[in-house]
Amino acid sequence: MNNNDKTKELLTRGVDEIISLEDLEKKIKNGDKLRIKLGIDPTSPNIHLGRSIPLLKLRDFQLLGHKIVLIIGDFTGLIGDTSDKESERPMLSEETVKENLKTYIDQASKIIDMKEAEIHYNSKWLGELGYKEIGKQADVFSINDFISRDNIAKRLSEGKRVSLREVMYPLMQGYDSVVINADVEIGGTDQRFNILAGRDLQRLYGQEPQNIVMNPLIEGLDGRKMSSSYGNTINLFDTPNDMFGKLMTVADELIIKYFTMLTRVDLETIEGYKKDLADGTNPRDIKINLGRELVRMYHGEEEAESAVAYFVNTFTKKEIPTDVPEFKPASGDYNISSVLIESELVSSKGEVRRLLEQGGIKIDGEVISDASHTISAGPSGVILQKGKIHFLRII
RNA sequence: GCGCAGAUGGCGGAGUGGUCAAUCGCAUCUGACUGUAAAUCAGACGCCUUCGGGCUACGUAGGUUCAAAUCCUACUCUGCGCACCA
Repeated sequence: MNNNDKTKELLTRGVDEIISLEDLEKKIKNGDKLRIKLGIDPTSPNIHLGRSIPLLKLRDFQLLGHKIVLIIGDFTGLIGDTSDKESERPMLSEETVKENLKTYIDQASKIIDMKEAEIHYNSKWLGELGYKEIGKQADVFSINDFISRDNIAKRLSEGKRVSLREVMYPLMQGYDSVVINADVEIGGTDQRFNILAGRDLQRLYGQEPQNIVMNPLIEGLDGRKMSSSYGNTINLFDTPNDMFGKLMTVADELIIKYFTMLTRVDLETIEGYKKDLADGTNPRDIKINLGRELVRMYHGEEEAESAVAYFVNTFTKKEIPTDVPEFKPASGDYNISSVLIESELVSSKGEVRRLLEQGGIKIDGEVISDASHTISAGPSGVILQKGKIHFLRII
């Protein structure tokens, strides 16, 4: 690929909108080394595939020689951004944020080269601002702007609470851009308002406003936008089998979108897949490629192959997996209900009863429906199965 | 601060003295089917149970009643309105 093509892909792949495209193109063409900002709030311990989209874009920039500036929102995380939320987001405790922080860098470093990146914690500067300065910044914005945002307007009209603290969020995110002197900020379309605020603040402080590269949001497992609060995410640190399995349940219509935005498989190959799908290739086969590629990206080649094998064996061939965690009841009680509860496979006796009635419990492949059944684990143990995916070797 | 309305299960939201462990939707779990851990369909879905029932729950604390999610009182929280100078 020549430089022109690279730039073109940089500015279109997994990109929803760029403000301002013209200016950014000019700077790239000039060969400017740009400072590319991405803010991540440690609001959940996991980075999910939706959040990998901006990270991948960041890497695209990095590979072209630009400087990545990662802002860890240890301060903004406390306040809580509501721009992608339908309800008020609670303020997190410092402990939670710290907890989440630990794994963040690890996860992000799966995608970008951390050694080449700048990392900042915004508590460093946000914690020191006083009312005077905040007042000056706040004067740039109006409440009118804020409450005309869709989700805020919606909450207001529904009589839900909107706290004043939420209004502060865009100021903080915007000020980050000022402090690190960002040329470009990356973020999802849900971040539009916040990132635009950065431009206004940069002007206030006499800087040239940053350009904005917005990525589309991606659908999660249930077809709604991927978000931790919906519990429909695929996480970077999901186990290979989990990640692969989740990807296999993704709606067929999303295959190409996932390939385009979540991987860097070259666009020609993806075009090929698109054609295959149109020509009637079983979507499953393309999806297996998708799963393999994503597991490879985050867990490596070997894990990817074994995840494929696991899935085919367990779900297509309905075999019992070879690698099953072992469990030996410490109480010595091998009654079926007791084992299920002690192993935490099931959380209450009522649920055990239900599962037994509905045929959801199997031992070595045989449905067990008797609550008084005692498991007799031979020398090699027996396989206790709950539903389709939970296996335990009882020894 | 004053007035009005509200607070129900993981979420949304019915219920307004006994038949309410609480309609329904979402989420979840199981089964059937399937290329799939999807979709669809069916069932389940507080905890314990010797399957008779017992226990804990409808913002918090008291009270009335044979009996309260439902009535009363206080408190906490949320929304809406008022907060003028007479």
